Amino acid sequence: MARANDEAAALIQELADLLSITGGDAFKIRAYEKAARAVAGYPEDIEGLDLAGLRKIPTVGEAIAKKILDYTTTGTIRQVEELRLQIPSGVRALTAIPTLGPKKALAVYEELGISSVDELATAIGEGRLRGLKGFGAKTEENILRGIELMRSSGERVLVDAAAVVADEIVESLSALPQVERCTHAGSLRRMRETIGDVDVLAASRDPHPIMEAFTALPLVAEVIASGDKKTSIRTAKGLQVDLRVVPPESWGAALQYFTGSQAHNIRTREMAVKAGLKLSEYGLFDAESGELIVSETEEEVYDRLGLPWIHPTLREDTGEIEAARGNELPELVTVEDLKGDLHSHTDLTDGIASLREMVAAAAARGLEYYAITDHAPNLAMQRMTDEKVLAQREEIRELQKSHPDLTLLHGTELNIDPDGEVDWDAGFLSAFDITVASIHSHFTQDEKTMTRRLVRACENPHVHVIGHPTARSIGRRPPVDADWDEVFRAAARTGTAMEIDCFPDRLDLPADLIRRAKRLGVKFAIDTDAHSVPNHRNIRYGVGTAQRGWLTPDDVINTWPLEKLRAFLRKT
DNA sequence: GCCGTTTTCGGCCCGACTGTTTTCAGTCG
Repeated sequence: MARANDEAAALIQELADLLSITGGDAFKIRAYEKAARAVAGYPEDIEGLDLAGLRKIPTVGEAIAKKILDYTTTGTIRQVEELRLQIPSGVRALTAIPTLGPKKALAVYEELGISSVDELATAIGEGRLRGLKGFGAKTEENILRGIELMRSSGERVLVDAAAVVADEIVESLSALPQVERCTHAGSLRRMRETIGDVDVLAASRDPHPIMEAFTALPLVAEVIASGDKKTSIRTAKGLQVDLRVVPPESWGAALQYFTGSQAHNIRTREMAVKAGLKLSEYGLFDAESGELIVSETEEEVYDRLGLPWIHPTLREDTGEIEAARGNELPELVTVEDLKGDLHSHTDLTDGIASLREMVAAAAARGLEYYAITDHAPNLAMQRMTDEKVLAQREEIRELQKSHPDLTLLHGTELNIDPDGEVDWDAGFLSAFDITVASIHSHFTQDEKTMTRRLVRACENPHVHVIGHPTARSIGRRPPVDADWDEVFRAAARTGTAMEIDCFPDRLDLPADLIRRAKRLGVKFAIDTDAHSVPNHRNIRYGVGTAQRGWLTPDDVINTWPLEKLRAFLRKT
């Protein structure tokens, strides 16, 4: 399912990496990096575009357009192939070691012929780096630690794991008398699906005691770096947390800066420079006089750059700056917009809470409608039967009487079998208020078969929502292989919604596919897929993912009033 | 390599921390 855009972007990024190792012009390297992002984020398929078409991609000029054309005609880029002969792939891999960048990677390769992480570890053990210029005892130690970290737990964590750590730290620090404001920033504020490290920001005039309290927190396993402006620690689970303390008057500029993304910040700082200004985490300044212009709120910073405030989930330099300039930013869907949840389970199948408890949790969320969708019989391990599901329907009708403000919908989560068929016949299915159909097995079918399977499910008049469409499990199972544009066109044509499943290890559809689907006219359902009462709290992660996919309330069927939703479910 | 409400040439985001090179390069975000 890798699009030509993604493959071309990867090659251009590799070109940038290789040039940074061989010591190419830093600005040229940045130009490649920018172009790689632009190509990956370009809505149109680059396959079949000619030179003029390719140059329409922002930051792609004559030279890079030719390289992309090289890729679309030959499958590779000649310069990349040439550089690969010069720099073994293992040398590029060395730069993945924390504290080891392109310069040090080249040094160990040229001086010692080291071209893999394993070789580097061995060489340090044998003392072969001693005497190498720029490599002291501390550097050796840091590289060894970096390698160890990379091999063990140096991976990114799921968004909920990071949120738990961030919440704990923000709560502890906020209690300090020196702290005026404190919150998390970084990729967590942008709601990325995985988090590399947690960024916490505090406002204070007296940073020293805050840094001391931070490094003394029980969750701290190691202090990586420590100053009065910035301190970094690692938790026992290997998650890095950076704390930045800024003066209170710098709060807005600092929050803007530490929220990122880096690519977004580069764009905003470029805009500042062009306007004769200088933007840093301390504020927006006049470039000439150095006079402070604004810094207290994010809104002021964006406003002075000529932009409306941009929601953190959009700040990836994937078109939000252009949209902001044209006043075309989407009014993003929020948790408060949701009127219902269309996918949940009880202990009748694999949930761990009773129907009564799950409905109470939905009522506590202030929802107006709530669908119970336990698994259907073909997922044999769940032991669902016709009798059980019909008894549940009666139970729901009874329970409805004690919930006048919450309309209960009786649904089911069907299994999309390898051919695209689902459980039960049309007559039985038509008695449900709503059905969610999902892939639970045969994940490795080839793209063509999988596409046909999903399209067929969409074409079923009794299937309303495709549940966790890619069936991925972040860090464990890859997404299924399908021609997603074809699936999305079928969903749009048939009036079948695509789910955004809120489980932190699913977040499925992922944000990039949400954006593609939206462009093709698809509607979405943001569902918890809750199997327990606490699972209801996952809603924030699904909404964050929907926001990253640029969705508005109108795109999401469970923000709609119940009557409008019912009309959609008729699939006429 | 890209780009232009001063520019087709001369800029290109900005700052913190570490380690080592006695004045700064490398790395990171």
